[in-house]
Amino acid sequence: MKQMTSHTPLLNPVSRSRLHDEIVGRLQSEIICGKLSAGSKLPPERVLAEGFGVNRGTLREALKKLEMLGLVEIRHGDGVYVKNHLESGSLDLLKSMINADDSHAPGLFMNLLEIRKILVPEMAAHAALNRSENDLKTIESILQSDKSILEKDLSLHHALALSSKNMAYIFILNFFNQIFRDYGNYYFNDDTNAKHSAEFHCKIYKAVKEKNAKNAKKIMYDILAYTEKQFKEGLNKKTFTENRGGET
Amino acid sequence: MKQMTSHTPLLNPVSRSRLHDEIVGRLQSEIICGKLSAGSKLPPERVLAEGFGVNRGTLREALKKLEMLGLVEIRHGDGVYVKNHLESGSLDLLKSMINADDSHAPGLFMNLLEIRKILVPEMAAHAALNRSENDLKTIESILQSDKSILEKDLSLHHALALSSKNMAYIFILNFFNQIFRDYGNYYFNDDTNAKHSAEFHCKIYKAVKEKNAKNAKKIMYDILAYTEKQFKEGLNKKTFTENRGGET
DNA sequence: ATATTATTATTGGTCGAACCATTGAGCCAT
DNA sequence: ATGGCTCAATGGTTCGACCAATAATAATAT
Repeated sequence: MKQMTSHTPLLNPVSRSRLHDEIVGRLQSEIICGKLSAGSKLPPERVLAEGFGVNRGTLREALKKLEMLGLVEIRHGDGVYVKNHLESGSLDLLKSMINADDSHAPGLFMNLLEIRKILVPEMAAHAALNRSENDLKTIESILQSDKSILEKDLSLHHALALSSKNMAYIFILNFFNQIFRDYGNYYFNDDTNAKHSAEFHCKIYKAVKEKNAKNAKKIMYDILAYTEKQFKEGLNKKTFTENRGGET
Repeated sequence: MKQMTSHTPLLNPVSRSRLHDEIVGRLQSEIICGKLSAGSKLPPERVLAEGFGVNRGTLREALKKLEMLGLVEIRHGDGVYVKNHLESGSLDLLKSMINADDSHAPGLFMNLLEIRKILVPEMAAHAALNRSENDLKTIESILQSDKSILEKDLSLHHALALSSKNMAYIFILNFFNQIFRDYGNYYFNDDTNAKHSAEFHCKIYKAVKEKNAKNAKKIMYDILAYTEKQFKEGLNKKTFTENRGGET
């Protein structure tokens, strides 16, 4: 295995979209904005493919992804139907929406922070209670590693999720981390924020070590509330999507 | 839109899987159980396709889904790599695991209930605060409809998510509902449970109507705690997967 | 007339064989 | 070592065909 991108991802990921992902993006937009109304039937695959100027196989891969996002329902022998994304959209759709729609991204992002503030402190409490000795060692090695503060933070959260012994926490936290890996540098570039988080890392480690669930929960809540506040203020100063990825 | 399956002879859903979904299931199992270790490289698509005895296009659709579940990473010109599902698995993977692995399903299900108990009461509080007059009317019409108690319950939760005005709640709740639509009948077949939920519906409606966030939160928590308790007891008596779907 | 059963057209699912685009490894000249 | 070249391996896309399920229609039996 390669080390790959040990510190700094640096420059923009430069979305070199695969063709079918391009299709997904377009249909997704039209479904969410309502141009393709819920319940309506899409044209046959063959027609759609011709319309987009792509092969049917490619078009099918796009439809498959839309189906997984909960945006369409594919019925063999019948057709493809648009679903109400508010009723059947998956969590991954939220990520797509944040990355696709710049105007709504800040609001959606704050929505996420709010939920994280509810869920993750509770996860920390469970982690403190259920952690094994091995879990503790893992956390220790993460904090002593030479990874960037962002990567440390993401790894720490992951380790806490593992410690909670609740698979649902693990998978939901994976989702959070996917988002914050994109936007975290914006936060950690501020030295004050980085300092706060470094202190947080020490304190939460101590609480988990002592199996003090109540403290772990409060410590986690405090840092998340602080983070939320910082993002809230920051989003007023700059446009949102400028802050993805880069550092320096 | 059709009514579809209103009464239903209710035999086993008989998974008439599409072929590529069959492939997904097999590879998913091998990745999660560890036969395909994280970081390892899968055989080329052409070889895999031959191995499974399917066309390459079909195999590709399966890989695409595995990629979306966070189980593999596909690199153009390089190959397909197995990822650590604990680090990158999506929430949808949890659903797949519950439906696929009977032995672990009960534990995973209880994991979900635990998180729901944290999140949904808070959602109810936000719903009470942020609901519009239209939201209230929607809830009213749901409760006065002639749908089954299960469908009422799912719709009510969805309406509360909409009322919260937080997209993250909406999409996470969609996930919960997908799961509970499969297992809910087991719960509502018990008259005592159904009665409890009917009372809950009235009480939560009243709290939301009065914009009483604190009450809404408590009412929601109580019913979820009760539900969790019932499932916990029920799972000891019967095997888990027997209880999907049926309604008699 | 009504209900049931065949038939057919439509549409998604699968197949096979090509060719294009990207990556990584090896080689070579600098 | 470094940079650039070739080349094989591999994922991405295309074309064209056929299979399988569904819904609408026609034919038949009652």
